[in-house]
Amino acid sequence: MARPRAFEPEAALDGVMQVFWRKGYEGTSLQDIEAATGLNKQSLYRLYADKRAMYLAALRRYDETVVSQTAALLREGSSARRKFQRLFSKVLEETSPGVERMGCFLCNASADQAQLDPQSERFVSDAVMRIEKVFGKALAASPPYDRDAKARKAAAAKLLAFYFGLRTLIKANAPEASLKAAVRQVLEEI
Amino acid sequence: MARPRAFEPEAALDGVMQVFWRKGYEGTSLQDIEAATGLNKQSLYRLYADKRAMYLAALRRYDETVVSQTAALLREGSSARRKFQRLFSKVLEETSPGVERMGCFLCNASADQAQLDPQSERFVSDAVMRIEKVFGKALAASPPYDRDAKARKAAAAKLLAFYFGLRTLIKANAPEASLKAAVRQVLEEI
DNA sequence: GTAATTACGGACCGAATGGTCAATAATCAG
DNA sequence: CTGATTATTGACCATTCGGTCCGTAATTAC
Repeated sequence: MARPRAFEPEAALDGVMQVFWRKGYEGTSLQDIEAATGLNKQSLYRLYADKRAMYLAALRRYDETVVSQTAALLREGSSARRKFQRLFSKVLEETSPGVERMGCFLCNASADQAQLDPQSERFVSDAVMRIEKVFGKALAASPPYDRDAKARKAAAAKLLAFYFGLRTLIKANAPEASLKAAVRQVLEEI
Repeated sequence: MARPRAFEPEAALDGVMQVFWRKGYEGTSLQDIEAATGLNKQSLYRLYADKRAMYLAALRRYDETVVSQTAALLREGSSARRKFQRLFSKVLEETSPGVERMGCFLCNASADQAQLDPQSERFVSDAVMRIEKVFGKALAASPPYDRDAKARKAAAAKLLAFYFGLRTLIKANAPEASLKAAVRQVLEEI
Protein backbone atom coordinates (compact mmCIF):
# COMPACT_ATOMS: atom_id res chain seq x y z
CA MET A 1 0.00 0.00 0.00
CA ALA A 2 2.99 2.24 0.26
CA ARG A 3 6.40 2.86 -1.13
CA PRO A 4 8.88 0.26 0.15
CA ARG A 5 12.09 1.44 1.76
CA ALA A 6 15.10 1.37 -0.48
CA PHE A 7 17.61 0.28 2.18
CA GLU A 8 18.22 -2.51 4.64
CA PRO A 9 17.66 -1.36 8.24
CA GLU A 10 20.18 -3.91 9.52
CA ALA A 11 22.87 -2.69 7.16
CA ALA A 12 22.14 0.84 8.25
CA LEU A 13 22.44 -0.18 11.88
CA ASP A 14 25.81 -1.72 11.10
CA GLY A 15 26.91 1.63 9.74
CA VAL A 16 25.64 3.38 12.83
CA MET A 17 27.53 0.93 15.00
CA GLN A 18 30.75 1.37 13.08
CA VAL A 19 30.76 5.12 13.29
CA PHE A 20 29.88 5.32 16.98
CA TRP A 21 32.45 2.63 17.68
CA ARG A 22 35.12 4.67 15.93
CA LYS A 23 34.23 8.15 17.07
CA GLY A 24 32.23 7.84 20.27
CA TYR A 25 28.92 9.47 21.02
CA GLU A 26 29.84 13.14 21.15
CA GLY A 27 32.46 12.73 18.46
CA THR A 28 29.87 11.48 15.99
CA SER A 29 27.65 14.00 14.24
CA LEU A 30 24.44 13.28 12.40
CA GLN A 31 26.38 14.07 9.24
CA ASP A 32 28.82 11.30 10.13
CA ILE A 33 25.94 8.90 10.61
CA GLU A 34 24.41 9.90 7.30
CA ALA A 35 27.73 9.24 5.59
CA ALA A 36 28.23 5.92 7.37
CA THR A 37 24.77 4.62 6.53
CA GLY A 38 24.17 6.28 3.20
CA LEU A 39 20.84 7.47 4.57
CA ASN A 40 19.72 10.97 5.26
CA LYS A 41 18.41 12.32 8.50
CA GLN A 42 14.77 11.72 7.77
CA SER A 43 15.22 8.04 7.13
CA LEU A 44 17.34 7.79 10.27
CA TYR A 45 14.85 9.65 12.41
CA ARG A 46 12.05 7.44 11.20
CA LEU A 47 14.00 4.43 12.49
CA TYR A 48 15.18 6.02 15.75
CA ALA A 49 13.74 8.68 17.99
CA ASP A 50 16.97 10.57 18.43
CA LYS A 51 20.74 10.31 18.42
CA ARG A 52 20.82 8.59 21.80
CA ALA A 53 18.45 5.88 20.55
CA MET A 54 20.81 5.32 17.64
CA TYR A 55 23.69 4.94 20.03
CA LEU A 56 21.87 2.44 22.22
CA ALA A 57 20.80 0.49 19.14
CA ALA A 58 24.43 0.46 18.02
CA LEU A 59 25.49 -0.90 21.40
CA ARG A 60 22.83 -3.60 21.20
CA ARG A 61 23.92 -4.45 17.67
CA TYR A 62 27.53 -4.75 18.84
CA ASP A 63 26.42 -7.08 21.58
CA GLU A 64 24.37 -9.23 19.21
CA THR A 65 27.04 -9.51 16.56
CA VAL A 66 30.59 -8.93 17.77
CA VAL A 67 30.18 -10.04 21.37
CA SER A 68 28.14 -13.06 20.31
CA GLN A 69 30.78 -14.14 17.85
CA THR A 70 33.41 -13.76 20.52
CA ALA A 71 31.37 -15.84 22.92
CA ALA A 72 30.98 -18.48 20.22
CA LEU A 73 34.76 -18.88 20.08
CA LEU A 74 34.68 -19.99 23.69
CA ARG A 75 32.15 -22.69 22.92
CA GLU A 76 34.53 -24.38 20.52
CA GLY A 77 37.72 -26.12 21.65
CA SER A 78 38.04 -28.96 24.09
CA SER A 79 39.89 -27.65 27.13
CA ALA A 80 39.55 -24.32 28.87
CA ARG A 81 43.00 -23.37 27.73
CA ARG A 82 42.21 -24.18 24.11
CA LYS A 83 39.07 -22.10 24.31
CA PHE A 84 40.87 -19.03 25.55
CA GLN A 85 43.65 -19.64 23.10
CA ARG A 86 41.09 -19.25 20.35
CA LEU A 87 39.72 -16.11 21.94
CA PHE A 88 43.06 -14.37 22.41
CA SER A 89 44.30 -15.38 18.96
CA LYS A 90 41.27 -13.65 17.55
CA VAL A 91 41.91 -10.57 19.68
CA LEU A 92 45.53 -10.40 18.61
CA GLU A 93 44.51 -10.38 14.96
CA GLU A 94 43.81 -6.70 15.44
CA THR A 95 47.53 -6.08 15.84
CA SER A 96 48.23 -7.12 12.26
CA PRO A 97 49.48 -4.33 10.02
CA GLY A 98 46.73 -2.77 7.96
CA VAL A 99 44.01 -3.67 10.42
CA GLU A 100 42.29 -0.74 12.02
CA ARG A 101 42.61 -0.81 15.81
CA MET A 102 39.08 0.02 16.77
CA GLY A 103 39.29 -1.40 20.27
CA CYS A 104 36.30 -2.67 22.20
CA PHE A 105 33.07 -0.75 21.72
CA LEU A 106 31.95 -1.66 25.22
CA CYS A 107 35.14 -0.20 26.70
CA ASN A 108 34.77 2.88 24.58
CA ALA A 109 31.17 3.26 25.63
CA SER A 110 32.11 2.88 29.25
CA ALA A 111 34.71 5.62 28.99
CA ASP A 112 32.55 7.74 26.77
CA GLN A 113 28.96 7.60 27.87
CA ALA A 114 28.70 5.78 31.18
CA GLN A 115 28.67 8.90 33.29
CA LEU A 116 26.28 10.81 31.10
CA ASP A 117 23.70 8.23 30.15
CA PRO A 118 22.34 5.75 32.70
CA GLN A 119 20.93 3.52 29.97
CA SER A 120 24.31 3.12 28.29
CA GLU A 121 25.94 2.58 31.65
CA ARG A 122 23.46 -0.13 32.49
CA PHE A 123 23.84 -1.83 29.15
CA VAL A 124 27.61 -1.91 29.37
CA SER A 125 27.65 -3.23 32.89
CA ASP A 126 25.11 -5.93 32.00
CA ALA A 127 27.10 -6.96 28.94
CA VAL A 128 30.28 -7.17 30.98
CA MET A 129 28.62 -9.41 33.54
CA ARG A 130 27.28 -11.64 30.79
CA ILE A 131 30.75 -11.97 29.31
CA GLU A 132 32.12 -12.88 32.72
CA LYS A 133 29.58 -15.70 32.92
CA VAL A 134 30.58 -16.94 29.48
CA PHE A 135 34.20 -16.96 30.63
CA GLY A 136 33.19 -18.97 33.69
CA LYS A 137 31.38 -21.52 31.55
CA ALA A 138 34.40 -21.89 29.30
CA LEU A 139 36.64 -22.48 32.30
CA ALA A 140 34.30 -25.15 33.61
CA ALA A 141 35.43 -27.37 30.71
CA SER A 142 38.61 -28.25 32.56
CA PRO A 143 39.78 -29.15 36.06
CA PRO A 144 40.07 -27.71 38.61
CA TYR A 145 37.45 -25.23 37.44
CA ASP A 146 34.83 -27.88 36.77
CA ARG A 147 34.64 -28.62 40.50
CA ASP A 148 36.03 -25.57 42.25
CA ALA A 149 33.53 -22.73 41.82
CA LYS A 150 35.66 -20.31 43.77
CA ALA A 151 38.71 -20.87 41.60
CA ARG A 152 36.50 -20.64 38.55
CA LYS A 153 35.09 -17.29 39.55
CA ALA A 154 38.47 -15.84 40.42
CA ALA A 155 39.96 -17.05 37.15
CA ALA A 156 37.00 -15.75 35.17
CA ALA A 157 37.31 -12.30 36.72
CA LYS A 158 41.05 -12.27 36.15
CA LEU A 159 40.67 -13.32 32.52
CA LEU A 160 37.95 -10.74 32.03
CA ALA A 161 40.18 -7.95 33.27
CA PHE A 162 43.04 -9.25 31.18
CA TYR A 163 40.82 -9.44 28.13
CA PHE A 164 39.63 -5.85 28.37
CA GLY A 165 43.12 -4.65 29.24
CA LEU A 166 44.50 -6.44 26.22
CA ARG A 167 41.99 -4.76 23.97
CA THR A 168 42.80 -1.41 25.51
CA LEU A 169 46.52 -1.95 25.01
CA ILE A 170 45.95 -2.88 21.39
CA LYS A 171 44.07 0.35 20.86
CA ALA A 172 46.90 2.19 22.60
CA ASN A 173 49.38 0.77 20.09
CA ALA A 174 51.27 -1.40 22.54
CA PRO A 175 53.97 -3.46 20.78
CA GLU A 176 52.73 -6.77 19.46
CA ALA A 177 55.57 -8.81 20.95
CA SER A 178 54.73 -7.59 24.41
CA LEU A 179 51.07 -8.49 24.03
CA LYS A 180 51.86 -11.95 22.69
CA ALA A 181 54.16 -12.64 25.62
CA ALA A 182 51.44 -11.59 28.03
CA VAL A 183 48.89 -13.84 26.35
CA ARG A 184 51.27 -16.79 26.39
CA GLN A 185 51.83 -16.26 30.09
CA VAL A 186 48.14 -16.02 30.90
CA LEU A 187 47.28 -19.11 28.85
CA GLU A 188 49.87 -21.11 30.76
CA GLU A 189 48.27 -20.11 34.02
CA ILE A 190 44.87 -21.49 33.06
CA MET B 1 55.04 46.64 34.81
CA ALA B 2 51.63 45.18 34.19
CA ARG B 3 48.63 43.78 35.92
CA PRO B 4 49.32 40.38 37.59
CA ARG B 5 47.02 37.47 36.95
CA ALA B 6 44.47 36.75 39.62
CA PHE B 7 44.57 32.92 39.41
CA GLU B 8 46.93 29.99 39.69
CA PRO B 9 47.63 28.39 36.30
CA GLU B 10 48.35 25.00 37.89
CA ALA B 11 45.03 24.97 39.72
CA ALA B 12 43.32 25.88 36.47
CA LEU B 13 45.08 23.03 34.71
CA ASP B 14 43.83 20.66 37.40
CA GLY B 15 40.32 21.79 36.61
CA VAL B 16 40.88 21.27 32.92
CA MET B 17 42.21 17.78 33.60
CA GLN B 18 39.25 16.85 35.78
CA VAL B 19 36.65 17.90 33.28
CA PHE B 20 38.30 16.25 30.27
CA TRP B 21 38.85 13.12 32.35
CA ARG B 22 35.16 12.96 33.20
CA LYS B 23 33.62 13.99 29.91
CA GLY B 24 36.16 13.29 27.21
CA TYR B 25 37.28 15.66 24.49
CA GLU B 26 34.15 16.09 22.43
CA GLY B 27 31.91 15.83 25.46
CA THR B 28 33.57 18.82 27.09
CA SER B 29 32.55 22.28 25.95
CA LEU B 30 34.40 25.50 26.56
CA GLN B 31 31.61 26.37 28.97
CA ASP B 32 32.39 23.22 30.92
CA ILE B 33 36.03 24.20 31.09
CA GLU B 34 35.17 27.70 32.23
CA ALA B 35 33.03 26.23 34.99
CA ALA B 36 35.67 23.71 36.02
CA THR B 37 38.45 26.27 36.21
CA GLY B 38 36.53 29.37 37.28
CA LEU B 39 38.20 31.20 34.40
CA ASN B 40 36.61 32.61 31.31
CA LYS B 41 37.53 31.88 27.74
CA GLN B 42 39.98 34.73 27.30
CA SER B 43 42.09 33.72 30.25
CA LEU B 44 42.01 30.15 29.00
CA TYR B 45 42.93 31.11 25.47
CA ARG B 46 45.85 33.17 26.70
CA LEU B 47 47.19 30.05 28.41
CA TYR B 48 46.43 27.65 25.55
CA ALA B 49 46.18 28.08 21.84
CA ASP B 50 42.97 26.10 21.47
CA LYS B 51 40.85 23.35 22.95
CA ARG B 52 43.16 20.63 21.71
CA ALA B 53 46.13 22.25 23.46
CA MET B 54 44.09 22.27 26.67
CA TYR B 55 43.40 18.56 26.24
CA LEU B 56 47.03 17.71 25.66
CA ALA B 57 48.05 19.80 28.66
CA ALA B 58 45.47 17.92 30.72
CA LEU B 59 46.91 14.60 29.57
CA ARG B 60 50.40 15.76 30.49
CA ARG B 61 49.15 16.94 33.87
CA TYR B 62 47.53 13.55 34.46
CA ASP B 63 50.79 11.88 33.64
CA GLU B 64 52.80 14.14 35.94
CA THR B 65 50.46 13.83 38.89
CA VAL B 66 48.26 10.72 38.90
CA VAL B 67 50.52 8.39 36.93
CA SER B 68 53.57 9.55 38.86
CA GLN B 69 51.87 8.86 42.17
CA THR B 70 50.88 5.43 40.94
CA ALA B 71 54.44 4.72 39.87
CA ALA B 72 55.64 5.86 43.30
CA LEU B 73 53.55 3.13 44.93
CA LEU B 74 55.61 0.56 43.07
CA ARG B 75 58.83 1.99 44.46
CA GLU B 76 57.73 1.25 48.03
CA GLY B 77 57.38 -2.27 49.38
CA SER B 78 60.04 -4.93 49.57
CA SER B 79 59.00 -7.75 47.26
CA ALA B 80 57.45 -7.53 43.83
CA ARG B 81 54.24 -8.99 45.18
CA ARG B 82 54.07 -6.40 47.96
CA LYS B 83 54.61 -3.62 45.47
CA PHE B 84 51.73 -4.72 43.27
CA GLN B 85 49.62 -5.37 46.33
CA ARG B 86 49.97 -1.68 47.13
CA LEU B 87 49.13 -0.70 43.60
CA PHE B 88 46.01 -2.82 43.31
CA SER B 89 44.78 -1.85 46.76
CA LYS B 90 44.95 1.73 45.65
CA VAL B 91 43.10 0.92 42.44
CA LEU B 92 40.37 -0.94 44.31
CA GLU B 93 39.76 2.09 46.51
CA GLU B 94 37.74 3.46 43.64
CA THR B 95 35.15 0.75 44.22
CA SER B 96 34.24 2.17 47.62
CA PRO B 97 30.72 3.57 47.85
CA GLY B 98 30.59 7.32 47.39
CA VAL B 99 33.76 7.42 45.33
CA GLU B 100 33.28 8.59 41.77
CA ARG B 101 34.41 5.97 39.26
CA MET B 102 36.33 8.15 36.87
CA GLY B 103 38.38 5.36 35.40
CA CYS B 104 41.79 5.85 33.83
CA PHE B 105 42.25 9.05 31.86
CA LEU B 106 44.77 7.35 29.58
CA CYS B 107 42.25 4.62 28.72
CA ASN B 108 39.58 7.20 28.15
CA ALA B 109 41.90 9.22 25.96
CA SER B 110 42.80 6.15 23.98
CA ALA B 111 39.15 5.32 23.34
CA ASP B 112 38.22 8.94 22.82
CA GLN B 113 40.91 10.75 20.91
CA ALA B 114 43.49 8.28 19.66
CA GLN B 115 42.02 7.95 16.19
CA LEU B 116 41.37 11.64 15.71
CA ASP B 117 44.47 13.26 17.13
CA PRO B 118 47.93 11.82 16.41
CA GLN B 119 49.47 13.83 19.26
CA SER B 120 47.11 12.37 21.82
CA GLU B 121 47.62 8.92 20.38
CA ARG B 122 51.37 9.30 20.63
CA PHE B 123 51.22 10.61 24.16
CA VAL B 124 49.01 7.75 25.34
CA SER B 125 51.13 5.10 23.72
CA ASP B 126 54.31 6.62 25.18
CA ALA B 127 52.78 6.79 28.64
CA VAL B 128 51.66 3.17 28.43
CA MET B 129 55.14 2.05 27.47
CA ARG B 130 56.62 4.02 30.34
CA ILE B 131 54.22 2.37 32.77
CA GLU B 132 55.17 -1.03 31.40
CA LYS B 133 58.81 -0.24 32.16
CA VAL B 134 57.92 0.81 35.70
CA PHE B 135 56.10 -2.49 36.12
CA GLY B 136 59.17 -4.33 34.92
CA LYS B 137 61.38 -2.52 37.41
CA ALA B 138 59.02 -3.36 40.24
CA LEU B 139 59.06 -7.02 39.27
CA ALA B 140 62.85 -7.03 39.23
CA ALA B 141 62.76 -6.73 43.02
CA SER B 142 62.03 -10.43 43.38
CA PRO B 143 63.12 -13.73 41.87
CA PRO B 144 62.80 -15.10 39.29
CA TYR B 145 62.25 -11.72 37.66
CA ASP B 146 65.54 -10.27 38.89
CA ARG B 147 67.42 -12.71 36.68
CA ASP B 148 64.99 -13.83 34.02
CA ALA B 149 64.39 -10.90 31.70
CA LYS B 150 62.01 -12.86 29.53
CA ALA B 151 59.81 -13.85 32.45
CA ARG B 152 59.96 -10.27 33.67
CA LYS B 153 58.78 -8.83 30.39
CA ALA B 154 55.98 -11.33 30.02
CA ALA B 155 54.81 -10.73 33.59
CA ALA B 156 55.05 -6.96 33.15
CA ALA B 157 52.93 -7.07 30.01
CA LYS B 158 50.42 -9.35 31.66
CA LEU B 159 50.15 -7.14 34.73
CA LEU B 160 49.85 -4.08 32.54
CA ALA B 161 46.90 -5.55 30.68
CA PHE B 162 45.35 -6.70 33.92
CA TYR B 163 45.83 -3.26 35.44
CA PHE B 164 44.09 -1.42 32.61
CA GLY B 165 41.38 -4.06 32.44
CA LEU B 166 40.78 -3.72 36.13
CA ARG B 167 40.37 0.00 35.81
CA THR B 168 38.02 -0.47 32.90
CA LEU B 169 35.94 -2.97 34.85
CA ILE B 170 35.71 -0.59 37.78
CA LYS B 171 34.42 2.11 35.49
CA ALA B 172 31.95 -0.41 34.08
CA ASN B 173 30.56 -1.07 37.55
CA ALA B 174 31.78 -4.63 37.84
CA PRO B 175 30.98 -6.12 41.27
CA GLU B 176 33.64 -5.44 43.87
CA ALA B 177 33.86 -9.05 45.06
CA SER B 178 34.69 -10.23 41.59
CA LEU B 179 37.45 -7.67 41.18
CA LYS B 180 38.97 -8.50 44.54
CA ALA B 181 39.03 -12.19 43.72
CA ALA B 182 40.78 -11.43 40.45
CA VAL B 183 43.37 -9.27 42.18
CA ARG B 184 44.02 -11.95 44.80
CA GLN B 185 44.53 -14.48 42.05
CA VAL B 186 46.92 -12.29 40.10
CA LEU B 187 48.96 -11.39 43.17
CA GLU B 188 49.41 -15.05 43.96
CA GLU B 189 50.80 -15.64 40.50
CA ILE B 190 53.55 -13.06 40.89
C1' DG C 1 -6.18 5.09 -14.43
C1' DT C 2 -6.90 7.29 -9.19
C1' DA C 3 -6.40 7.67 -4.23
C1' DA C 4 -3.92 6.58 -0.41
C1' DT C 5 0.22 5.87 1.77
C1' DT C 6 4.92 5.95 2.53
C1' DA C 7 10.01 7.10 1.48
C1' DC C 8 12.98 10.50 0.26
C1' DG C 9 15.65 14.90 -0.11
C1' DG C 10 16.63 19.63 0.75
C1' DA C 11 15.51 23.65 3.11
C1' DC C 12 15.11 25.22 7.50
C1' DC C 13 15.16 25.97 12.84
C1' DG C 14 17.01 27.65 17.33
C1' DA C 15 20.68 26.55 20.23
C1' DA C 16 25.26 25.64 21.20
C1' DT C 17 29.83 25.12 19.44
C1' DG C 18 34.91 26.83 19.35
C1' DG C 19 37.07 30.99 18.85
C1' DT C 20 37.86 36.41 18.47
C1' DC C 21 37.54 41.35 19.48
C1' DA C 22 37.27 45.54 21.67
C1' DA C 23 36.44 48.03 25.82
C1' DT C 24 37.58 48.34 30.67
C1' DA C 25 40.18 47.63 34.96
C1' DA C 26 44.29 47.02 37.42
C1' DT C 27 49.04 47.25 38.06
C1' DC C 28 53.78 48.83 37.25
C1' DA C 29 57.96 52.20 36.20
C1' DG C 30 59.10 56.77 35.93
C1' DC D 1 50.36 61.69 38.83
C1' DT D 2 51.06 59.78 33.85
C1' DG D 3 51.80 56.39 30.31
C1' DA D 4 52.55 51.82 29.16
C1' DT D 5 51.29 47.18 29.66
C1' DT D 6 48.63 43.37 30.80
C1' DA D 7 44.36 40.86 32.86
C1' DT D 8 39.61 40.54 32.69
C1' DT D 9 35.09 40.91 30.94
C1' DG D 10 31.12 40.38 28.01
C1' DA D 11 29.60 41.06 23.50
C1' DC D 12 30.15 39.10 19.22
C1' DC D 13 31.36 35.87 15.11
C1' DA D 14 30.65 32.12 11.69
C1' DT D 15 29.87 27.38 11.80
C1' DT D 16 27.94 23.27 13.22
C1' DC D 17 24.99 20.88 16.17
C1' DG D 18 20.64 17.81 16.76
C1' DG D 19 16.23 17.92 15.11
C1' DT D 20 11.93 19.29 12.17
C1' DC D 21 9.06 20.48 8.17
C1' DC D 22 7.34 20.15 3.81
C1' DG D 23 7.16 19.28 -1.02
C1' DT D 24 8.01 15.54 -4.22
C1' DA D 25 8.66 10.80 -5.88
C1' DA D 26 7.47 6.13 -5.76
C1' DT D 27 4.64 2.30 -4.82
C1' DT D 28 0.35 -0.09 -3.55
C1' DA D 29 -4.79 -1.29 -3.56
C1' DC D 30 -8.62 -0.61 -5.98
